[in-house]
Amino acid sequence: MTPHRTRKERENMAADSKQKRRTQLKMYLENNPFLTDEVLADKLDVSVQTIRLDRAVLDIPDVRERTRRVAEENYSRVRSINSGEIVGQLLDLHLGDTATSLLETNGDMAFEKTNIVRSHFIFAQAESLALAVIDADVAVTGLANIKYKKQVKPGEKLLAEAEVIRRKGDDKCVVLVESASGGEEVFRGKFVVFALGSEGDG
Amino acid sequence: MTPHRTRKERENMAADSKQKRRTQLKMYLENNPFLTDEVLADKLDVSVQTIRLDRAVLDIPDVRERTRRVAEENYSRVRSINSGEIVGQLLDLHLGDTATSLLETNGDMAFEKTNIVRSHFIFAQAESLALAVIDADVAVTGLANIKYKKQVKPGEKLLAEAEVIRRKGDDKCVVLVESASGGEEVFRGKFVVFALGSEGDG
DNA sequence: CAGATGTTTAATACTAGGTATTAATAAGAG
DNA sequence: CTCTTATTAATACCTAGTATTAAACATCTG
Repeated sequence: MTPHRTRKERENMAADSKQKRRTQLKMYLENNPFLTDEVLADKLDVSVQTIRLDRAVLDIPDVRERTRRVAEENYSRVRSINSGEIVGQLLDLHLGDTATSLLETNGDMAFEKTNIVRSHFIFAQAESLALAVIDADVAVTGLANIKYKKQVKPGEKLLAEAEVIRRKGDDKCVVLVESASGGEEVFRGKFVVFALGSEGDG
Repeated sequence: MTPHRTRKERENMAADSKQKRRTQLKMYLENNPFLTDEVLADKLDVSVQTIRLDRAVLDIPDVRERTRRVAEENYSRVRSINSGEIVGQLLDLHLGDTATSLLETNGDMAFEKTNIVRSHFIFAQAESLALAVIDADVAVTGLANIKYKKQVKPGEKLLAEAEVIRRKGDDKCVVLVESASGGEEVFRGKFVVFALGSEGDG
């Protein structure tokens, strides 16, 4: 906290302090990429120049660049999985019958270790499509029975095809969804989907 | 394109040009919030000062503030479903046996129309937990059999509990996951999970 | 102890992408 | 011709930096 130190104190610290500080710096920025050099300098109790030097060595861009990256990376992504109701791009839709969507996978969707696309993205595409094909204002999934048949690598384009295979009464459907990459089936799922009226029941 | 105009041309334009330009300005920024004043000035064929004046009137912040907002709004959101390997917060983990995680739902996870949390978030939490509980470096889902029992509204906190209920050989497990909100079960799923060795098979 | 080296800090000039203010200019309306 | 509105220009200032040079401090070695 205090920036005033005796010579003894400085001597003891100086040796490993640099590496420790840089490790800490990286940790701080991983948790919060929006910290400015000034704030970091304060947290790590060194001058702003030292922080800049550390960043240069560690090849960490400045706060505006970091912010820009976070913003740009997430801008399209969030729109697809989070904000958009459909995961992937809807290519074809015959309400109450069939629908098709395309999802372009990328490295952000994969596990870091294995570079295999995380299966809930594949699931999300299929489920979204199953809900979209239903001819109802609002629909929710009740049951699903799914199988991942083949691993997907980032960059593969997943073509999902949904088909309503059974109707049970007015509000209940069974939708089959098959996703393929390069002609090969990677996923198959059966979704029991409920169309919702004005009542909030599912 | 050309910045040179006759007096006649300017006369004709002057009247409504301002409102049209401001409408256009808003459109440009809705499609791409990362445009600087200079770029906008170029696109709209006016000076940078005019753009700044327009922004001031329309109460539109500068590019850095816009970028910062996009970044901050999406940061936590994306981290939960996209970047983190676990969806939700891991509360408890006994490798190969049981695990627990908590997911705080919010409006961004819900359908706009119905304000019901989109089920693939619930699925993602459960699947992530099923993979986390496996005592292996890498695991992938093969099959899943799931049921959504109750709709979830934004703000509800989902407590997911995973339990390894069967082991088949060295690399195959069945994991049961139950998610509850306020003590009431909202989801139940059985996942067949494969532990992966150095081979990329699943 | 001096000198070499490594680490940290300071100082300075420069940048992008602005804000805020004042003033000049253009063009139509009365 | 004057008043008003719209636009542009000019100027001083801001944040959060980059890039560079120099100085101060720390630590080790001979």
